[in-house]
Amino acid sequence: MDNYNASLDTLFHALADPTRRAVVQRLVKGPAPVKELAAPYDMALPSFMKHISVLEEAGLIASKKQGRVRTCTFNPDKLAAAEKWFDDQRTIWASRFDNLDTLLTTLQGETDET
Amino acid sequence: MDNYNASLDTLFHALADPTRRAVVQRLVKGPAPVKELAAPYDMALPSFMKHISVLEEAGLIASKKQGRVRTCTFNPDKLAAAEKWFDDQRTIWASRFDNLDTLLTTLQGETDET
DNA sequence: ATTATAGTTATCCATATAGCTAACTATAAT
DNA sequence: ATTATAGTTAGCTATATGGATAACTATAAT
Repeated sequence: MDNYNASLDTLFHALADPTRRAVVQRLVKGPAPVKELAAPYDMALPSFMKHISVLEEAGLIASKKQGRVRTCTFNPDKLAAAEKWFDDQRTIWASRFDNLDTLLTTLQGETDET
Repeated sequence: MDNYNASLDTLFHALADPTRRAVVQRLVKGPAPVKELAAPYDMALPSFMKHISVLEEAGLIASKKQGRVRTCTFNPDKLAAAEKWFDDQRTIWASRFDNLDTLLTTLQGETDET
């Protein structure tokens, strides 16, 4: 449970950056070496590598070095964990009206709007 | 497009904190005043209010002050935006094998594993 | 044997984040 | 009229983050 929450922390944090989301978006199409992943960005390699590390620590990608090139691959498992969180919220949100009191309160609130 | 990305930045950033996720989780069940939302947390009110602001700026919740109490409500639209991003990635991931070259490359990679 | 390539390590910097306290405002409640 | 409640505003602090450069290692390539 704690681990579940902690991993959502690092997972969402990893996704809260446009470079990192773009890297995921690229890797979803297939593996690629760091050099190729870095190419589109106007950023020093060590800076870029930090993004790779963040993604890897979040479990969104894996990487493996062969010779002098490190190849990165997408890992779908963690994305599923994030999606589950959204599903859970949507489910609860959708079940709001199961309770009549809630319904009345909500309608009250909504008719109060301008 | 840029706005779309920027809003994903703030959206995921907002969700990358356990307190904020818990607040969303609470509001999904129905509206609540700040005081009530803050109660479970061992945190000064101004600190807690920052979380509320982050959530509101991300568009995940809305709030309205009546008298001296500010009531917060969940806003489902943004969660949908985040889910769309996940759906998009999953779709591309699932279509990996449409291309035979990709398939062969991938199988090659997979048999290389220990 | 040299040189170029692909990362890595170490250090540094500016800004953002998450928390705090103290003092304040405005609205109930007594 | 007082007092308590619910937020708000205004600083302050420690740590994390996203970026940079410089110097290094290890592996191709020539």
